[in-house]
Amino acid sequence: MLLRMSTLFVRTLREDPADAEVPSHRLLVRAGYIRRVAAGGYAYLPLGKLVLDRISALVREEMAAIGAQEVHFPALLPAEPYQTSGRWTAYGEDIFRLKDRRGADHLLAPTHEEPATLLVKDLYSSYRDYPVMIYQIQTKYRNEARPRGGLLRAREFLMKDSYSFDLDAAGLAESYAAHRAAYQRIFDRLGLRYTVVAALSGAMGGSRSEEFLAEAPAGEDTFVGCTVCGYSANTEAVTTPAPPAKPVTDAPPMAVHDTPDTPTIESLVALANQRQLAGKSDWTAADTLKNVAVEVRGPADPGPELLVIGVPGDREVDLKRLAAVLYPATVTLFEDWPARPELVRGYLGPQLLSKAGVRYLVDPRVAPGTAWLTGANEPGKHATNVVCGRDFTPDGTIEAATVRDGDPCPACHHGALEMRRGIEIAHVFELGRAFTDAFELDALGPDGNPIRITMGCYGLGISRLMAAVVEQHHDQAGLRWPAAIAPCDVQLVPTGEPQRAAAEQLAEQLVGRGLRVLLDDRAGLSAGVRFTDAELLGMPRIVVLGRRLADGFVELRDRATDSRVDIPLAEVAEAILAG
RNA sequence: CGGGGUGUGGCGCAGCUUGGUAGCGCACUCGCUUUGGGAGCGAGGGGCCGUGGGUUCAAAUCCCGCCACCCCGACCA
Repeated sequence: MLLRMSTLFVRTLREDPADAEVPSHRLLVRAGYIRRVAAGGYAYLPLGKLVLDRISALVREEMAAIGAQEVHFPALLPAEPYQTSGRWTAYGEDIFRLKDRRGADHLLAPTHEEPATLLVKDLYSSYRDYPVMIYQIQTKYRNEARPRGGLLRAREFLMKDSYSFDLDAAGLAESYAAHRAAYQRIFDRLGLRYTVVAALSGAMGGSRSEEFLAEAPAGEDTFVGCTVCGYSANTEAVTTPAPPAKPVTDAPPMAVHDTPDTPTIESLVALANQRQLAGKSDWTAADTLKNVAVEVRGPADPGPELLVIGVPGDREVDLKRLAAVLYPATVTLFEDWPARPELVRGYLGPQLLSKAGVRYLVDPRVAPGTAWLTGANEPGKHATNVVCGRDFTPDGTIEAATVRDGDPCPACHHGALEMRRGIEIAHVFELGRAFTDAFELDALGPDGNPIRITMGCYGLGISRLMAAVVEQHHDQAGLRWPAAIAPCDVQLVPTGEPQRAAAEQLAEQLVGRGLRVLLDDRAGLSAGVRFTDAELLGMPRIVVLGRRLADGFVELRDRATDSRVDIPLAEVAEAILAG
């Protein structure tokens, strides 16, 4: 393949576009790979389209390797299957809805579990047909409230989505593992630094899911990683190591103190130190037990349930984490204090809760035998030496406290956690039977009884991947494509008129060796312009035909390392093919 | 949806405070020179200043409405 700069449909920009902030967006526009057409909608110019196609080809290879078969669904679908699955409403505003000429509801599919399930139901009926994995690479639509970061979050984007259908849980686990491994091969081949974190399934339902996050400051997902071992996880999924349980008898008896005007942890700690409560003057927020009242509503429950969460006072209850843990129930802060006069706002203590029949869940740090400074359930009063297991008994533990830099690692126990940011490049789910139940997808079993099929779905963002690769592979001067998906293997740069004929010859020779070549055959440009453009465009190799050409030498540059060596003209092809 | 910001040739911007009929750099066209790090000189083409209304003899500039886009947050397989 030979591309010529003189005719290539591209325009490089000397300056950064004003509306681009993140590196991938800035550079892809500046180098002429993409152009914004609408908010969250991008046109791919030839170079961008080549990258997209190379990523797709690589993904297809790995999908074929695990036996997944490519299909293609319409993006425009009738609403009915999504009403059957419940997602027509569950997805809410994020779905693009439209009506056909008869007024029937349609949507632009955000993902294709419904038609995939129906297609399998349409074709297969015997247990002998299973398992099967199908996938497609297709444009997806999300009516994002706020598209951002160019390709990172668009309203129309390219995604590879696969669906597995198995007879039993063991089969599903195999399909899941096959996809997981295939994704790791794909991201390794792309040269991405990424991490796999356990995630909660959210609106997709199902039991198990993991996200693949490419580390990048521009990423929107926060996750935590251990500075020592390889542990990483979604913030929601972090587990807190519990301190060892202590005998409850070790602590002095509980004592109630007057603590007027101390409705906040901060004011309480200040007063406790000033009055040297329990003989101590080194009270910190971590010695206090904060009790937060929330209301939980299950999807089928008639009314909200009151729930109190106990966390050490130096932490907040992370409502996002709490909501994830309690999903599908929804949770809001308890506001209706007049309705529960026995609960004293600001002076809530678990001593009462255990007896009053209010469900009380605590952070794992609130272990049996730990003693706390907490509310005494009377205005202006707190209690010291309130011991877990003696003065109150929680109904269980819950992971709902904020996670912070420096928290202990739950995996290796001696490392510290730190917050990191990542781009979600893929998400794999063990869906189970959420969709096959909705559509009654059964196979007739060997004994003549129907078997309800179990399902997995595996999304991978192709266009987002392109941006993620740029986030990790660029420098001040421009793009640095990994060889696996670069639009071309090499860019040829003759520095002046006398070198152009040789560059043409070299281009032909390299193309003959199967290389993708971009030739800068533009007339009348200074060498500086050519260098700058070549670095911006980011082909893995740049060959400069310049002043040493007369001696039979050219300069071979490696864009990833910016290293330069002079080699004989005759050896260029070998050097590039050698990698 | 809340907060902030910006709309002026293809791109990046100035002009707006203090109204007088649009300018700079890059890009583009032509000519000559130049050719290893975004060349020089000369001559050109291209913009109803986001949009609708108002004020005024006169609006890019002042007033009111609307729209679009960007950033932060909320939301988000």
